[in-house]
Amino acid sequence: MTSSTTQPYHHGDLPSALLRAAVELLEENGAADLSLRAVARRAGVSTAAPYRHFADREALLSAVAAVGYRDLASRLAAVHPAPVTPEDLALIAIAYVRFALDRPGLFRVMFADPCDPTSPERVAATEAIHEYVENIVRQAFPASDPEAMATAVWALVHGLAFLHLDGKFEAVSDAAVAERVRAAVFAVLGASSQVANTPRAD
Amino acid sequence: MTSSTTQPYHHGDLPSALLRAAVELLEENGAADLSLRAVARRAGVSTAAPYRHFADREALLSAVAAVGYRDLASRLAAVHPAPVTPEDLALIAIAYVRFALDRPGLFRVMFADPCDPTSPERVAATEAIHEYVENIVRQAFPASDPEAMATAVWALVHGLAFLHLDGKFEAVSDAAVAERVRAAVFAVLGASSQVANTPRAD
DNA sequence: TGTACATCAGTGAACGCGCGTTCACTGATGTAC
DNA sequence: TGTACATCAGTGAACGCGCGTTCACTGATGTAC
Repeated sequence: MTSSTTQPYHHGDLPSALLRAAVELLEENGAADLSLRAVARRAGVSTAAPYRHFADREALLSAVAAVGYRDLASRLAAVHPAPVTPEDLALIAIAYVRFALDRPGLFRVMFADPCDPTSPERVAATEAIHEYVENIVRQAFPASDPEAMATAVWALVHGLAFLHLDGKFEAVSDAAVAERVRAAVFAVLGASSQVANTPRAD
Repeated sequence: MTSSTTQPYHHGDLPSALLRAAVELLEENGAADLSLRAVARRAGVSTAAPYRHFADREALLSAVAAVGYRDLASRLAAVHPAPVTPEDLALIAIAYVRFALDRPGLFRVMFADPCDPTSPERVAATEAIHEYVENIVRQAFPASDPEAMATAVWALVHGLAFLHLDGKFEAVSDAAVAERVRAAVFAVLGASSQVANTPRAD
């Protein structure tokens, strides 16, 4: 979007340009096999340039994953600020699965890559997700063990995302996916929620 | 196990030897990046030999995945022939997660590989798992929508497997993993089961 | 029972490829005086 | 305001590697007669 068509020698903001290029490539491929050379090519820069800003391929990938975690978090937060009912939870679950299906390569880098899950960036992001889920669970299921419930809810949603991603279900239309996710959430959480929210009903 | 130490020109059963070699390599690496050449090397055979039995790399990988599906199924079936209670389900869930953690490379080939999820072998195996879960669900939660409940249960367990596999939880000891899985299963299924099994209580 | 021959299951060398990473380099930038 | 110079952010060529796959080949097997 610069006025000159020729690139200046100094890029200006190569690190973020590389991240953008990486995310784009992941979205096009769908797979998680991202090469540093392809990213550099996409960013219109020489093969060696990324090494000015990232120690190695894994460092770039970790940074890409971090971008993904942030995107996912903001996408979930945008769905509902303070989810309580099973319907609220279902909408968030659908958004999570949608994210995985819309950006499969990125999602795989975030979760399915064997690359260094101990990186501080990743650990922090993971804990953020867990806390986010735990907060929701505390609101929605006050009677439950929040730790166990949060684990279960995250696992449920994460499993739905991966099973869809790997084509383990027939439906492909967005609506069908959403409906399946909603039904699954209600199947296991509908009852729990009623138990928790109406303890003295009946 | 033959009496002669020198290999005969004809291997005898190269296809299954290749599969065995592939599974071994996956178990050692933990990652899903399996090369045909490494498999051939491991099987003590020339680089080109596998092409006598498998069309290409993907065909070998699909066969490996099929082996994994069979192993997983038999391992689950061994836990409990007719699971009904949440405790039964928890034991099966633990076995599923255990399988993923014990054989991460194989598990990733089975589920996280972008390689051809439409292969008949894979589709059949997937449907077998789904039916297996659905049958369990029908026994354990007679009052539920079996389709939705089966999806939810599989997703829950699958999500637990992947989150553990990718190091998203702190605990590493077998006992801690088992306890977490059990707690998660009870958190969401304990209530449902009671609701389903004691419809006219109270 | 013996032999000719088609078929099968391997070998080993080679192809072209894309990769991660390093290296000496060069153009651009900004700061001290 | 002008200049010398250190530092930064790129270039482009090269390294060595392992990969999937193909090819002409050869040794072993089994069948027809």
